[in-house]
Amino acid sequence: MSVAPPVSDDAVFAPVRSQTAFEETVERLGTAIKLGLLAPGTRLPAERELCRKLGIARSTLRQALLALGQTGHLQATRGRRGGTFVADPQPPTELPSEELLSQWHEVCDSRMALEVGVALLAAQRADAQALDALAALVDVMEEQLRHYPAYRRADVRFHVGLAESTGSSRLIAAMTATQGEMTDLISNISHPAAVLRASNEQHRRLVRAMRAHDGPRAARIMSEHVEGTTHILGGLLPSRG
Amino acid sequence: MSVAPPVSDDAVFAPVRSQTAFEETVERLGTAIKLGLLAPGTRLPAERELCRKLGIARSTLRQALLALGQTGHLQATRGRRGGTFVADPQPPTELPSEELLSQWHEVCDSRMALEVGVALLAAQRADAQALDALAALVDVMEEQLRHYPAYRRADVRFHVGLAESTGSSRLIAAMTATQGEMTDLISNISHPAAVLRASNEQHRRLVRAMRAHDGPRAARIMSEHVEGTTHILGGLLPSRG
DNA sequence: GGCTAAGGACGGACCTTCACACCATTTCCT
DNA sequence: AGGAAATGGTGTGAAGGTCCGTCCTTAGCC
Repeated sequence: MSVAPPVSDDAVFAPVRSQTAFEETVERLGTAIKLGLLAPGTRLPAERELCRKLGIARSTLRQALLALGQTGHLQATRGRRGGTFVADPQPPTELPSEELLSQWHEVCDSRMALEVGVALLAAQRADAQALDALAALVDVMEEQLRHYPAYRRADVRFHVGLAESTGSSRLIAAMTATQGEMTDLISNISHPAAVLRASNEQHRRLVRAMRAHDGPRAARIMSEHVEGTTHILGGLLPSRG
Repeated sequence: MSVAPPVSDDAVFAPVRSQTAFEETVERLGTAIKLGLLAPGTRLPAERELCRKLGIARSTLRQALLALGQTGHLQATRGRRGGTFVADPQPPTELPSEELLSQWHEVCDSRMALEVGVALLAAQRADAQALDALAALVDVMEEQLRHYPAYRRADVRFHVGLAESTGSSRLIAAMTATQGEMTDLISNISHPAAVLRASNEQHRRLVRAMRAHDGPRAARIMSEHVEGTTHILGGLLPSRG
């Protein structure tokens, strides 16, 4: 009748990690900047407005802005036409943390789950305009095979664009966070043009499947796409087995 | 060359939601209890041990335990063989919050993404033992078509079991949280045996696909399975369009 | 009776967050 | 020239959450 609970209680009783508003704000803005969602030179909303949007006190927001300023990601100017701007150029990317490195396999698994599901939903829902924008990004990547930073920016926008075309803000947020983790993991390894070309070919096939509203095919292409990245990482990072 | 940022900044500048350790603990334990992962009568670890596992202070943990005690989900006894136990019987399920109801569409989208990806990974990785356990749960559900609470407990264990067979603790945690939200949404609507039978038939087909290690087929079956639930919800909850 | 393991209760230290007021700088407008 | 306006920069105190340590109470076991 009833079933014994083989669920590892480790899942239920795992440590609770409560992030402070300060930490969460640094991570949000920092990720958006590192992903290029906030391009260098972009002006952030005024502090008094931004803290209202984020739902935090101005002093808390300023702690976050100060931290991002000290790491060289933001730069502030005073006065009537002043403001807080995304630094140009950005500071060099730091190496991934030990903690993230040790979790790279889980990061790739989470990404697999998210991207495949998003591809499926996006194939069902994307309209012509969204598809054209995605196709344009594929073309941009095609032109930037030998300029990884530019390629990667378009790549991020492609994947976040997929999430946007699902219309779910949760999925957009999850995709942004995942891409941020991936960027931390892969930004300091080599990216031969041949690898990027093969990867972008999958982007192109994905858009074709989406134009046909063929969700299962889109999901399959995406799973192969993510698997490719995972294998590359598996070959270059310290493996766990 | 560069691409204009059509990304809705609403995603970047959305409100920061900082959960306190107390709130997160109540949600973790409460969800595990409501899902049946912690069965009625189960004894929790002693407070001094549990707060160490959860990485929080004992006083914070006690706040959470007190809250769950006042809602009737937990019951504590003192003395040598005392402890904190999952209440038996459990209090009646409360109605879903307005906030959750307004987000039901996003919840289903997130679930779709998660479950499809998990099904794909699980099909690649599940060993014979895990598959047998999943098949046994399908049989349990088959027997409980007319006893929804028991059916639902097995259902939850089935889906969490899928996540467990991926070996990713992140996916397990995400699945647990998602199933918790789904339970809140669906526990107060009717569940005809015919609907449950059709749903469980998909479970069975899913296990078959997994035995063949056919990830794409498993993903497809799961997407149809989740879509079924979504459509049922769409018919019974206030629609948004 | 004493030991032990458990929940229950209290108080102070520390940190985060908040709200509010005010200062300093720059630009625009009259 | 001078003031208004918009911006970042600074400080203060209150409030609340969290942690840590200590002690009390209860109940079962030897």
